[in-house]
Amino acid sequence: MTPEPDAPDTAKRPKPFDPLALDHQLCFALYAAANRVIRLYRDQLEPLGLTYPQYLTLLVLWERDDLLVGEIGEALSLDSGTLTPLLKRLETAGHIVRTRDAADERRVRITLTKQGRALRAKAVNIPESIACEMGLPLETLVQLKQTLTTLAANPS
Amino acid sequence: MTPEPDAPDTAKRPKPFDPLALDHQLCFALYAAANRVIRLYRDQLEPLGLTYPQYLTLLVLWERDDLLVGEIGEALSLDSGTLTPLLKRLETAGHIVRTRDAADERRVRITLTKQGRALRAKAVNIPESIACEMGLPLETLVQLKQTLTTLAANPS
DNA sequence: GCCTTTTATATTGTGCACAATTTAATCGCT
DNA sequence: AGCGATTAAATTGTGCACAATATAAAAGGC
Repeated sequence: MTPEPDAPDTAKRPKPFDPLALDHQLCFALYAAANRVIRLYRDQLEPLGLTYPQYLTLLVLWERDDLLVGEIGEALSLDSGTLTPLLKRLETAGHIVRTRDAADERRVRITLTKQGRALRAKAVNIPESIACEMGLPLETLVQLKQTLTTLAANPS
Repeated sequence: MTPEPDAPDTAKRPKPFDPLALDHQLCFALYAAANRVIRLYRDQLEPLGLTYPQYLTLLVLWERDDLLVGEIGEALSLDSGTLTPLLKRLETAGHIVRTRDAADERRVRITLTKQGRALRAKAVNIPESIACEMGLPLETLVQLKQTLTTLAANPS
């Protein structure tokens, strides 16, 4: 099946490397993998009434409550254009409260409600469940996370 | 710095593993890395007047022209709800043409215009440029792509 | 104390991503 | 041929993601 070394010009040759071939794009692999993982989460989060970015926001607040909008934004690399409406939806759902800081009226403090804190118990087994669905050995996943974290952390 | 084995209960202990800590989430590393890489592309694609998903769509068409909407959707794991408006914008920009298939009026064939084909030359050096900006050794990037492709390809 | 600059959040507008539904054409079965 | 089932794309509606801008409050210079 390999072409003869001295085949004539009309014979099949190995294709020249195509830098724009979809299969060669790390960016597409990353994009497709991210979309797929978010889809996996959707199924787990739908019973909790949460979207994936809302879940990430709650992860931040479950670790440290009473944060400014900007602090959440820094943790997730999101700006107020994304976070403001998202936080309003989490407030409408009863998971958080948004309060203007009395000492600095520009700031908005985000605090969990009792309901928001209680939601954590329903989410605690999601990561392991997703890791299973990914169908890759744990060792591979750990190394993958390490590489991705480096990639995400480089100067934006 | 490690706590005494027989330290009293009030002494500092190593924190119990928190499965919901943001720093432990592969999903967040993936989400943040994907967002960052798309931001890197935005700077490169802006002069071409393309968004990142539009660029991916053109990658597919530069490899094989004259595809159905559904075939592009399968290549990119996107549905018509995403692709129909995106393709209409590419058509408005003059890069593609959308034509109802005469033999099967349900189908819409997507073909590149001359302008759409010409755009390829302006995009051909983007992947290498992005790879540099990522700031990771090529070896790492190759392996990362391999792992992500496996992750994205598992049954959805 | 004013006035410019900076900071924190909100708003507006565009473009995905996707679920759910709709429309219309083709297929399959009798 | 007739008709229910399937298929392909479009439409509708929600929720990000982000650029650009707006609003308003605080900080800093003079």
